[in-house]
Amino acid sequence: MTAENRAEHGTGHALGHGTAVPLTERQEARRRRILDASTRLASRGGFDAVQMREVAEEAGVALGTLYRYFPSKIHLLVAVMQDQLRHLHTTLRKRPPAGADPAERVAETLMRAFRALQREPQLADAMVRALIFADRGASAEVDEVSRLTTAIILDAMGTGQPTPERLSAVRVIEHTWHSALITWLSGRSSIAQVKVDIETVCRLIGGSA
Amino acid sequence: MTAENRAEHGTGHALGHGTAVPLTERQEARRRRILDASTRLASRGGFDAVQMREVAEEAGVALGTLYRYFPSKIHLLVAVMQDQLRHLHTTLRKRPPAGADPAERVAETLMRAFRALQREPQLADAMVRALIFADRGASAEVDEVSRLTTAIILDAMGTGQPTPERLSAVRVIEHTWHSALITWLSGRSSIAQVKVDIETVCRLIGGSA
DNA sequence: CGTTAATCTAGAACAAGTTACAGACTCGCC
DNA sequence: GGCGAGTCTGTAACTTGTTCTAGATTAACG
Repeated sequence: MTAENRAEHGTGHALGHGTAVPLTERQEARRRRILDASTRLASRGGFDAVQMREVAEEAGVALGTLYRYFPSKIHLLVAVMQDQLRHLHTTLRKRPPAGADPAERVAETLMRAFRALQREPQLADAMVRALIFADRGASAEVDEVSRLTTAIILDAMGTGQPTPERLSAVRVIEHTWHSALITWLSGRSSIAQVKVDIETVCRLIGGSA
Repeated sequence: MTAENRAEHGTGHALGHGTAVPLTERQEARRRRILDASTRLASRGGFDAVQMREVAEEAGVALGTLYRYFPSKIHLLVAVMQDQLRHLHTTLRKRPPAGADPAERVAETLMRAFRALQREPQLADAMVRALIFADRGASAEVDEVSRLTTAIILDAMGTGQPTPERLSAVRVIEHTWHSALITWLSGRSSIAQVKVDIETVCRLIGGSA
């Protein structure tokens, strides 16, 4: 293993997961093309439209290569979500929420994220469905998403070192956030209802913790 | 359409959904055999082990028949969940939670349900994954599950006519419940952590609503 | 009973995720 | 420049959810 990369498993599989495997420039480019192709396809037709063969073709890589970079469709879409969350996080850092108390700021932040998702409902569908459907095999990647989400919420709270209490609160907020998104995506609750749910959890939880 | 039933669609498809289509005794039996076979398979290997061909074989029906009764694997597993929830509900009615205030009783109820799921983690996996992965095509069936869950929680609260406030609270509790289960099932949080999450949401939400 | 519409069965066929493999290619190194 | 390890490509095969079809079976009704 001296060429384009050194994988972390003896099997010679799995690229770019875990910790900082240095990627060639061409590999970095491939990875990006794959993520972009997935995002494009997801934006059009949601979860079902992200078909591995199509992703591979659009990205200009062989199917086997796609699977080397992302060992399953779930991994792929979770990676897309990480991508989007990182965008969101930097955007939010530039224009932080302006609410008076932490609960308001968190609610505002989540509603901003929600509006972004509403602009790309199909993409949201693909990402969120992948996220929650992920099984143990993708837990590391999903954990990263969770870390990013937590960071965003804590940033919005803006109260410095979080207490254990606060961390519990953030967990509940995240649970509500994900589950509310699901009900919206599957057409079982309205945008207004999601808004209410988010505001409810932020008010009640954020207020007391 | 005069034989074993009269379906509700012109296509002659979809059996036993929507409103009270009277089923023959043999049809009722088939339906039950299918649900039982699914439950058995799910208990063994979780979501992935519920394979439509196997379900059909174990239940002694043809594959096409299985699909007539349950138009997708998701529908099937959501029906299994309805089944289990109905069991749980009647069990709970017999031995209602004993906590002093509503929040405690809800937490106790959910923890009891959680312990039941821990006894059959694979079955839990199958049911919960199906539930959250369900798309618009199964929203009616998922709504029924939601109705059942809400009823169980409201029963545990035991405070008669729920106020709109209280209903919002129950929504947040349900969101947290589902999402916490997911994190547990996918190995991203411990049993203890789920317990904390449930208690947190019940305390904070149940207390103030 | 016989008719008839609907259901059920058995099995093939199709779709999309995943795996496997042989050969071409690339990179770092001598 | 050539070597060797590791990649990438193209393609076929396999798996499992889903659909389709032709024929056997069943149930209600006269």
